[in-house]
Amino acid sequence: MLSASTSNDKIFLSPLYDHAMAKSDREASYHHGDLRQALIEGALTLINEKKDGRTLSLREVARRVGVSNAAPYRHFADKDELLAALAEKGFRMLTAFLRAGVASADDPLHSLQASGVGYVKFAIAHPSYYRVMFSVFQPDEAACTELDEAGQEAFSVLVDAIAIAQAAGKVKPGDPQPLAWVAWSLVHGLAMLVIERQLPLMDEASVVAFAELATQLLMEGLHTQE
Amino acid sequence: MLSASTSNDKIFLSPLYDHAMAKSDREASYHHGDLRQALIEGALTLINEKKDGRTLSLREVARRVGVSNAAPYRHFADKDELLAALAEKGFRMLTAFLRAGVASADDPLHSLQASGVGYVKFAIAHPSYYRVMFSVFQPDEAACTELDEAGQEAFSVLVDAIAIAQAAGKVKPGDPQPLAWVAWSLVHGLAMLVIERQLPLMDEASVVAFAELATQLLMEGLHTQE
DNA sequence: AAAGAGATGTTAACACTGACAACATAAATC
DNA sequence: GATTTATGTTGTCAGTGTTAACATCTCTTT
Repeated sequence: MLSASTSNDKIFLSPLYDHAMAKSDREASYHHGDLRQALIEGALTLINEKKDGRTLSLREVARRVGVSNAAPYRHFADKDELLAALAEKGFRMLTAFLRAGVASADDPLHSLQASGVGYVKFAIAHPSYYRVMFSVFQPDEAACTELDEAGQEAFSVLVDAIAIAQAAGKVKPGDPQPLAWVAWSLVHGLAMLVIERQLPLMDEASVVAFAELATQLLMEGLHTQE
Repeated sequence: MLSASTSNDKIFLSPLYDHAMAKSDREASYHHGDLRQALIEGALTLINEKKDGRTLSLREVARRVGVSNAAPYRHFADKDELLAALAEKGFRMLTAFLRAGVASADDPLHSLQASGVGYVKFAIAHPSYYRVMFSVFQPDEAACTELDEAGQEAFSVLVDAIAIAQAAGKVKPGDPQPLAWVAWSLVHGLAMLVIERQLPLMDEASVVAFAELATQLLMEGLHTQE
């Protein structure tokens, strides 16, 4: 219709095409490169720049990636669904950190402790992921099964570590699940407090040291008489 | 100017006047009753109705209280300042819950444990308060000293309980502050997970029972050999 | 290869929000 | 009583999530 609009469109679309070209080598899902992945990555870098995950705007993500306001809605039903995709990615990474912790020690008790330290390490390495994970993750809503699975997978690492330590006679017997909840509570609370700067721990080293103290204390107990 | 607007204004303002009259018996701070307090209470009830604290809108609070969009800005610099006022109130209540827990037991060790259970009880009794408290509370920003003080006061209850238990030889010696951080991490994480429905605990009784288990485990340790 | 179908992106619009400036009015002070 | 000050209102701006209507690219079908 409008001759001006045609040329304008091409100019407007060119960065998108560039992106598509750059991505198409790996996995071009559709149409203009895989916008879905680009949106997830764009959202992540934006969340990393700003401190607050809730102040992220879909429109800004779209702008950053170089598409229009409404484009994200072809890939995500709403903003929460994009955040859920981020959270899922985060849980997979958390699982890796937990497994790395478990693998870093020889005996079952130290493995359990190291998984807790690994948990905290993940949180301080990727605070923006972490915040999104626990502000969006709602297990009761059966909507996002993939997110649910990713969360369950991470948690199961902790349960398994406890079960193994129990099998070795190093941890009190009984259903490992409640024990895992307790351990999860400890490291989750620690991670949240550190991330939100409510504990006066500045650098990674002191955070890790404190995480080791905390997990150690959970093992031994605050109580005297040992 | 407009005769219609005059009558309209009176009608619009009448609920505000009612509120002022109702409040003026106790402490009428200014002008139309104490709007500041009314806004805080309005915000709180709204936050209790919706699940999400971040989806609270200043305008809706104003509407609920019966004032105009911009009225809250006479009492709070911005939205965060209103939330900070809520958070401060929450920390004062938390302190009361902690003290109640401490006072509910006879020996220092049980007092310490009971303070932790009291912490969780507060969180599940006032989840909306709790969410606001820990999403707004930023100690490094020297802006809101009152909020800071309220948070510090609550934390000191925990530190004192530990110091007392140490003095009685019931808890490992050393600086009580790090130990308090660990205990805080545990109950904070537990509270957050319960509030965000990430633990399958439905009613208050089971939450309290689990809080007792968790605090008990922190006392005794997960370790065998006792 | 032409054509229709479906996926993907764009523009435009709506209702909502936080925040501010300009104006109006009640209360406090002199 | 007049002036100043605190408080509340209207109007406006930029920004947001979301949807509808339209355009364009890709893929399958013939």
